[in-house]
Amino acid sequence: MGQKRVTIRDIAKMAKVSHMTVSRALNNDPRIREETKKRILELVDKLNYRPDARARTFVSKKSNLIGLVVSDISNPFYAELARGIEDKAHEEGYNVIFCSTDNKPERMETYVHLMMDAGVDAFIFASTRIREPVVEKLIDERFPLVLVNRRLRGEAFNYVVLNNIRGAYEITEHLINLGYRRIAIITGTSNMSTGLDRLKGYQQALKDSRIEFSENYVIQGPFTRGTGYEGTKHLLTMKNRPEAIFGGNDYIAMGVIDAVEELGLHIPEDIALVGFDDTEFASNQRIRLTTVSQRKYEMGNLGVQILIDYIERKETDYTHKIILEPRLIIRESCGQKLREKRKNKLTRGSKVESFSSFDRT
Amino acid sequence: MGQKRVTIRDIAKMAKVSHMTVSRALNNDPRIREETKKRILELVDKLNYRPDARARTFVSKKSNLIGLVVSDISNPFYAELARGIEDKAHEEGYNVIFCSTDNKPERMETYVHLMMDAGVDAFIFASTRIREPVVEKLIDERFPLVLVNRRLRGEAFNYVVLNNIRGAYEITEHLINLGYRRIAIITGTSNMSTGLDRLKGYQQALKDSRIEFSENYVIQGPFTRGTGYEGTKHLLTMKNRPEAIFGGNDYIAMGVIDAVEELGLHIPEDIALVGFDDTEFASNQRIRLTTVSQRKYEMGNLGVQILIDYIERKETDYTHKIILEPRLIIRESCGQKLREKRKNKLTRGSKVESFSSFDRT
DNA sequence: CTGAAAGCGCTTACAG
DNA sequence: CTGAAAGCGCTTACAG
Repeated sequence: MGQKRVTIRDIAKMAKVSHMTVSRALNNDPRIREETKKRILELVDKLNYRPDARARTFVSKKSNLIGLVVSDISNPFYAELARGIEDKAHEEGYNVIFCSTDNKPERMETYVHLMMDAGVDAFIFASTRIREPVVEKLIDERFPLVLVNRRLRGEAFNYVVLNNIRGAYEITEHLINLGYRRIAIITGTSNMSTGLDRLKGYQQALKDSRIEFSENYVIQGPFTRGTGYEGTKHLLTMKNRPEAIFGGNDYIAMGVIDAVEELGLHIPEDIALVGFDDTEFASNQRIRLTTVSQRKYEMGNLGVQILIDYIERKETDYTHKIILEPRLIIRESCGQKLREKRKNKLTRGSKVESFSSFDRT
Repeated sequence: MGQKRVTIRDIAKMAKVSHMTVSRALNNDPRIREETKKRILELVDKLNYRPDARARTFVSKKSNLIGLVVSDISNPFYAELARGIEDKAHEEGYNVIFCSTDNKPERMETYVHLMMDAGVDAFIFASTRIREPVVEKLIDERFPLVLVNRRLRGEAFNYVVLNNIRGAYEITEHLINLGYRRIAIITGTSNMSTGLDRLKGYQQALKDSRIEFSENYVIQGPFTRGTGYEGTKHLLTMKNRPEAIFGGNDYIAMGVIDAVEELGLHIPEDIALVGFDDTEFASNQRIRLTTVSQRKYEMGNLGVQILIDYIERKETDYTHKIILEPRLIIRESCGQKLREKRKNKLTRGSKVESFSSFDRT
């Protein structure tokens, strides 16, 4: 650290050329004689020269830094998404800086500024609310960004999201086909597109099967284990308690299991359960949670691809809109007992992609 | 994006001062009249001026960027560690860029260079092997860095790690106290300090209880669910099969559960199980895995603190060495049946900190 | 308290 | 194919 760093001027002096020529050798510029280039690169190697990234970034106006904004990086869902983002970013020579907002608007603002100060070339937002002034402002300014997982209102942005309505519809329909009628949902709040859309899908499925929708069977809160736990404690003390619970994500479902086990009840005999996301937890053989697969890794990967396309082609319109289709992962947590008891005919239509499947990653 | 960005020179012109004075106003330099400062800052606000971070970084030689190197950010253990790192870093005005090496030496090298090119001020390594040439070279050059979770050989670096030997010792001892004698271990390979130390602790505990150590009861591999799964399939087909399995981390334990359930056996009646790390999975009421608590969040937090202290005090020696003490989290996965059956006297000494505790996070 | 000068280490744009 | 000039937007160090 003590000694002065080697610059292109030092190399130039030793090679008896101008520093400009060294710069050319370093940047694969064709306007240089092969021989000169070779001589310079040998010197570069010998002196262990490394270009000053800060200077480069400064003059080229490109940091090759992508800012990733999630609600919580320690949530396995976002961690896996981050991995998908990271891998593609590195492949393209970009680095990723991240931050966790805990869904707090003020942290969203602070962090966006902090990342701007770090000089990011672009943003990936994975946890926006339906309205997010800071992000909407960036969009107005045409700052390169892509939304992943959750969407804002409107369509004026690039995004990669899951078809959450469809996913929720199908998993609810699956419960209905198994014979359940009193189906509760514990899901995210309606200021997030994911919370909202999953509720919509659930409602639509009930409607299409002419099952009456009841506000009493809807519990909304943050997508956390605690929400599932508290919600279940409440639901199970109702006079007309539900036969099945749809946890809006696997985290919530985990909390449902906590509560059910604590009460000494059994899944699916006493209460059926399904989740959403298909985390590692869900696939454990002791848990076997029926859930909806999200392809988080791919979602992150695609997000970066779109972003880089957008940056490098210097586009200004929003033509990258990807909606991934969900896949039902059927395991034992939603049970069959009721189906057998009631011999409900609706079941014949239910497609079982894999029963008790065990996808290790 | 189209319009030219506002610079301090623009502000200077409008305020009829030199750009130097604007710089002072921006940097809380006391050598400026309050009145001038106020006038300038108003202009700054009005023109929506934001300093060019790239230029600042370039001249000040500080990027306020920390590079985090883990084996896999999508592993919940590292994700939580990352959160601890992120929070402290942001508090101190730093950003964090991360990469996942999958424990591959060549990726370690590639990514370290990529991050150097991004201009990081310092590194946090969470997944080094016992020998890691790239990292050892950085240490030789006195580049600011801290090791977290895993250590290199020797002592010539700053670190924050868990006392893994002690953790493994205590959890093995706990199994012994419950009456188990044939205890197998499935853990990480010995080229990682964590894998090595947990094996050491296990061996020492057996030795202190005069239980014969058998190579046949040791399975090593990556710290993954697959290792636990395959290992268990193997162990359970042995003629003298173990009564208990110590999974080197909760991921491995998860794989053990997969295998045990698949074989239609029960935990802890047929085979007792303990893990290591205390992940969310372990605390689920359906799993109730006895494990060792790691304080990952705190580990990350401390790592950053050490690092910033090191950077800002421009130290060159290694005086920051923190060894966190483990805490046994006792749940039902290791059972009591054997204890009751055998009425083993050894049990009286076992301290039970919490039985079936349920720490939601 | 204020400013003119120099420079950080590169790249861009132009001239030969 | 090579180079001299200019400049990116700031800060550091010095002079007033």
